Amino acid sequence: MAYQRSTLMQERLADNRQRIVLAARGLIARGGFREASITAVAAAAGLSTGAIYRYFPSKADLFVEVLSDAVRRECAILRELIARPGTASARLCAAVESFAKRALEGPHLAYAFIAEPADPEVEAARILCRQEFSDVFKTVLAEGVASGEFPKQSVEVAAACIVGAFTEALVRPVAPTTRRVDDRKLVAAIVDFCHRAVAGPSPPVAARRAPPPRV
Amino acid sequence: MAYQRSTLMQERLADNRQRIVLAARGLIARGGFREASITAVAAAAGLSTGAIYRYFPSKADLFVEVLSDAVRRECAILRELIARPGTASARLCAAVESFAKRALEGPHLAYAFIAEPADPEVEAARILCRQEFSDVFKTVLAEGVASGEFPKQSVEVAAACIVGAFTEALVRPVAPTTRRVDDRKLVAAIVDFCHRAVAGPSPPVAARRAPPPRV
DNA sequence: AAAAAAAGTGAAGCAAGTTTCACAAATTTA
DNA sequence: TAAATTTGTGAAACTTGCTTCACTTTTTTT
Repeated sequence: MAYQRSTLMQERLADNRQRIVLAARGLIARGGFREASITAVAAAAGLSTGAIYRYFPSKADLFVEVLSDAVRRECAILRELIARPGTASARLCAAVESFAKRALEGPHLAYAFIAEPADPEVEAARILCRQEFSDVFKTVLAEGVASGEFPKQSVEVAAACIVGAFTEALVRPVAPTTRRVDDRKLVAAIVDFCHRAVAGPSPPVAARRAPPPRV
Repeated sequence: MAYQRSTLMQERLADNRQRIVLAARGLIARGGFREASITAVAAAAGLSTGAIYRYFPSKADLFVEVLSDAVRRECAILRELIARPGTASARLCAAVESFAKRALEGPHLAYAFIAEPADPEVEAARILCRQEFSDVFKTVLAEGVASGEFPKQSVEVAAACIVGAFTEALVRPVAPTTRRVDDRKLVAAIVDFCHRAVAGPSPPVAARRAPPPRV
């Protein structure tokens, strides 16, 4: 008769799988993809290197799962914040603040799933993730523009700029040399920047081109 | 008597060195660090792999030179634009636009020297480069704030956000799947975003926290 | 409890790319 | 031009890290 896994066994296997994913995520959070070698993941999960390949056909596949898992969670949180009642400003700021705060807790992870280059296979998965991400912000931007709360602008570009702005502003502090500024202030400054960028009335274009006031 | 290089020979050596650096830059511009293997660099420079090591002690050293060379040029251009007479707005916009336009011509290169992860040695060099970069923007931001032209803000964070915003907005289009939008419009949108972010009057904070107008 | 099947191990295989080195070619000195 | 020195070559050694596989251990079936 065909082999049949007992429930206990099924649980143990599922647990192993989960532990592998968590180990990978932890290592990526600690030091980016670089740190997350199969050997390291296996060790952290308490398994042998060979065992990993019972659960994932390749390293790239494992990373794709870690990535899409993390992005799915993150987007769900953001979508929930953005769907709440409130002005577009309020909802955008809440989303940016929430994301920034969480990213500060694991900046390497945030960086890895936003920007760190990887195998073509992982890269392909990321393009989808980024789209999902960007769409969340585009939603609220488009609503704000439609209602007249925000000035007319390219929501596509603005969404990308927002993601880039806080990636850069948050990830830079990852570099070990930079001493960390006060987190609250940092988050507040980022939120301010993004808020002004999308919601602030455009400053007079004249100022941009005008020659200097000669003294 | 001690061996003495003829002028002709000196020139040839200098030319080789130059050609190596240019070959590396070209390859990085085409496809990031990934494409720039020693073998590829050597082939592009018309030399053998071994010869590279007569000019640079290691691959990392070569990359550091390529990087700092490129950043030095770039910063010089930006500094020049920012030192011109004009309002802070005008000068900031000119700098952002100039950088964005140039980055569009070689987005991989821009990405590589702004964000692409690399050996620790290269990474260390980049931290210095980024500082130099960020400082250029900080100069004009600080002037704008001091003169009251820009609202009070963290120029440190704002400079990082600007760099991040256009990195993200420009580099995303590097992904082969994304069809390129009109370059002029893209640059204009980025300049707008950054300009509103730093120069626009802060939108009323009330809007950010207020509950939704119940219908 | 024995047989069959699956899960787990970790050392060896493999791939990709950097670095070295014995040797060849070119350049300079005498 | 011969000897000495430097520059250039490219195949081989080395490194790092993913993946495989023959074998052991565990689990399930009979």
